[in-house]
Amino acid sequence: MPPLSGQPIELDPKVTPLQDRARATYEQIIQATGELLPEIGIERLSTNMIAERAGLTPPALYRYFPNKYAILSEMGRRLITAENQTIAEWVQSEEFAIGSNLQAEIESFAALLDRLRDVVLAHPGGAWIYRAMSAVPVLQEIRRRASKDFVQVIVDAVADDFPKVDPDRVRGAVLLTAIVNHAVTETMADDFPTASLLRREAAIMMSIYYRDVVLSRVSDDRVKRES
Amino acid sequence: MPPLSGQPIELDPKVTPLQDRARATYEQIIQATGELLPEIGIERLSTNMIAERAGLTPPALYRYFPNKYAILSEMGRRLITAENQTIAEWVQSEEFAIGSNLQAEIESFAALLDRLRDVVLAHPGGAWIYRAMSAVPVLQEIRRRASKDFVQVIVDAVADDFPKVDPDRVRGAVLLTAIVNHAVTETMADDFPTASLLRREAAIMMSIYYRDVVLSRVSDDRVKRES
DNA sequence: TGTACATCAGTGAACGCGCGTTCACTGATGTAC
DNA sequence: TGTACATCAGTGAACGCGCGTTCACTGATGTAC
Repeated sequence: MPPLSGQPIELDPKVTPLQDRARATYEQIIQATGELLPEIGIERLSTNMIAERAGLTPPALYRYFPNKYAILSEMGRRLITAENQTIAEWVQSEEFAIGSNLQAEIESFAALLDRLRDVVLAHPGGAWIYRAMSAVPVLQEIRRRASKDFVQVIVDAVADDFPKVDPDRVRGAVLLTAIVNHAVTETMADDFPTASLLRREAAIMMSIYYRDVVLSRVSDDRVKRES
Repeated sequence: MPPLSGQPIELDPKVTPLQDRARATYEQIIQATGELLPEIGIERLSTNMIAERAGLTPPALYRYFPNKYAILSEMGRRLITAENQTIAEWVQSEEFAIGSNLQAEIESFAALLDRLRDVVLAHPGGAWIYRAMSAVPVLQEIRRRASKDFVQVIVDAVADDFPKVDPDRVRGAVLLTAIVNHAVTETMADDFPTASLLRREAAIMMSIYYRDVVLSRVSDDRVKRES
């Protein structure tokens, strides 16, 4: 048992695998964890189970990871990195041209959502990694730190493109769209029947919203009303 | 141990408390679970711990609940019911008057978000109940079932008010706003610094989006473009 | 190309611990007369 | 209002089990000459 209400839980891998066989083992552990998450949840997940599913004995797992949180950390870091990269590429691309053709913008947002869903599905465990991270206090920290820095990068990028927009609105807008993107992607990743409907509406919502933000329409309204 | 990869997990309470003392105990169990969730997560949560925190011995807990999932079920049902009622009241009230004054609409959405956040905070465990439910496969079912019926009710209500809007759009819009409302409420419930910023932007986003839906603006655009 | 050796990778067996759960019980509350 | 009894509520003690984790080990891989 790790310290119960006790001290810090190590979240980093122990040994980095050097040989091919070891690298394969490392990935099998992650793969096995990804398979077990949707089946039983983080909650019943145990290192013994993971080892068994991965075709290993428990001590082999302990060679690389100090505990199951470290495995989930690694999976979380990979997924977050991949998602952030997808979003960063999208923002930098010509696709992100707010203020041009509304239909094109909607398509662009829809494409982003598709790519994000693909990224999630490409990782063992998919959306369950996020669920695990958000339900375990120790792991929440990881996500919070990663997303904080990234939000700032996007805020700066958008503020750069639209210097006249109130910085608070930019910040709020980026935070909000991060949340919406994430929630919609998660739903799309395991609710296939409604995925395309949702994708379309979400793309519309974000497009017309961003149009409002960059044109400062609502802000103007408020200023007018308040003066 | 409950059946491991084995058979059904009972989710209903066992005995309903009859005397005052028993009702108090029942609530203490829920209160204790609510306190422990943010501290250690579902994951490390155990019936022994809950009993201890509630000032009981484990067998007392087993008198009312067959396992910890049943406790979380009960907490989840309560929270979902309260949230749905809040939303239902809001939809039925005069506040939900799409198409009138945009500023008033924004205020209305913001007020809804505030009320939802208050509902979450008023329940022991708050947003952690949702996190627990979404991370444990057995509990996901509860939420899915409850939200499915409720979404249908709202879809019907909106479709009634705006009979000319494409039913698919209405359905998509309601699903999407349910997701957004939920995600934003959850963030507001434990990220106080950005809560007001987020609330405002989310209210703006949903207002201008609903305006688009009921006026079928984007749909019209598409029809025009395609013809 | 072949052998000797060093390092890396994984195993078998074992441990102590907290968890879930049950049972026969004691004590508290309510009710009938 | 008081006592006797039935039912409800909670306890103490105990159990078997899987979990997390460690250790000394065997086997696999790579490297030097």
